[in-house]
Amino acid sequence: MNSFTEENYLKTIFHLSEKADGPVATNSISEVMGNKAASVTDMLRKLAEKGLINYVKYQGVSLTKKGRETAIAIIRKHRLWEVFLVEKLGFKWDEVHDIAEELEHIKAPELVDRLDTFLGHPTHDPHGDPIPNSHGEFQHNEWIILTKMNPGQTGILSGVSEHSTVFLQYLEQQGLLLGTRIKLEEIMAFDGSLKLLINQNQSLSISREAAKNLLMLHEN
Amino acid sequence: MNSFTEENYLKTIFHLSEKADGPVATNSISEVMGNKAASVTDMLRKLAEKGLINYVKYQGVSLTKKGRETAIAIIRKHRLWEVFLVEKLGFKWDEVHDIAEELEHIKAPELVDRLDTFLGHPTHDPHGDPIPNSHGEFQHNEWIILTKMNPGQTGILSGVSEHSTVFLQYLEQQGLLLGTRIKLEEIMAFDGSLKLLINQNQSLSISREAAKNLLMLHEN
DNA sequence: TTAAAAATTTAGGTTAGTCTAAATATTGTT
DNA sequence: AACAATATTTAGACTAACCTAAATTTTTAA
Ligand SMILES: [Mn+2]
Ligand SMILES: [Mn+2]
Ligand SMILES: [Mn+2]
Ligand SMILES: [Mn+2]
Repeated sequence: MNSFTEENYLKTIFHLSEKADGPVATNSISEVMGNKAASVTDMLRKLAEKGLINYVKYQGVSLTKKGRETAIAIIRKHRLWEVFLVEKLGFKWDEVHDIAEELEHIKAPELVDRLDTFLGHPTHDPHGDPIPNSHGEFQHNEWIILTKMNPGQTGILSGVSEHSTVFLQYLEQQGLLLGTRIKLEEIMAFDGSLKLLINQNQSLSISREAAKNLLMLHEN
Repeated sequence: MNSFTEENYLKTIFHLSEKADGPVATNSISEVMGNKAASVTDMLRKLAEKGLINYVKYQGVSLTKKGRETAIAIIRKHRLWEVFLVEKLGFKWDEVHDIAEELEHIKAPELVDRLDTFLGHPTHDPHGDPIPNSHGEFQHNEWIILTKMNPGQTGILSGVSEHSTVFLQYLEQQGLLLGTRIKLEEIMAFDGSLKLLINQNQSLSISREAAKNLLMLHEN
């Protein structure tokens, strides 16, 4: 059995592996986890010992099959609990991440699949992230970052890459919920800010900074 | 914030305080928790330091107001999660205790009350134990142990004082679910075993050992 | 191609929670 | 009241997960 701490390391390594390919650096783990690099090195040795990562000194790490499976199982739990908290308990989407950080470590093996059934086998969490099925398979999204769209194009807001409470609350305030139809009207030359048309009737201007975290699906 | 370990000590001290009155002995905590007495002593010093227990060396411990409140909050969570697991996820009553042992330590303050609302403010858990309300108040049961009833009397099975899977499965097999109407017909002189009439039509004999764990409410 | 900068690991320490063995206090029994 | 039995605490050690400071390796860039 893995400790909470080990599970958190695996999750972090998984997420970092998704972004850049090639091995994950000690320092990047250190930065995400808020631990010192020396502490990370200690843990990497332990995870390698347990067969969860491939680790070559000074060369960074990657997850083994077993490590990846473990990480995905945790992410599955995290996202299912987030759905539960929003759909069943009525939490807002900006309130659930930290609670799910705790719940994702509950070990009981039967629990996950029963929760999945209870929730009706959801495919995405409240932030638009895909929920892996019980075999660990992700349904991968064809997301385009809003800033990569061309003026004149329309898409559906389908995910966010920044999960902080302050950002999610900002989106809600602007009426930018998942499922919103957004037309990119213009990108301002001066500061890169974006002029949007929301649901065909409301216009809104947002910063490039905010737009970088909005993940869109083309309509079709 | 208290650690998982501290919370488990508080819960154990609470339960032991309920049984016998007067201070709780180091050895009894040691026995329940499966730790050595020396380890218990270390923890008692720490809990006293934090103002959660009254501790006089060699004289045993009792919970302070703060300690009792903390313990009750954990028990509330434990029992609410047990209800959730049985009512919503379809677990059997003998499967939920260990899972609730994990879930009871989830810290998120809003979660408990939302769960309580979602479940419809249940007053008892799947084993018949009362669930304290959000002010920490228990609705105390007027339970009588089955072995204390007189032959000829009838009551409703309303709780169990032994929560092990093997015992709960045995009860289920015998058709002894919570809510069952039981008439005590006769106590055998030879071995103290009890002859019962269940739901007015089915007769059943159970050992004194088993009967000691069955908590009854008189009909009225 | 080499020296400086950056990344990573090693060495040595700390704290929480556990242990065993030994010391001490309390309780029970003649 | 005194001694034996029992309960409890103290002393000293261990592991997991962290830390700082120093050493080492890799990378960058003159
Ligand atoms: Mn999350
Ligand atoms: Mn999410
Ligand atoms: Mn229980
Ligand atoms: Mn229970």
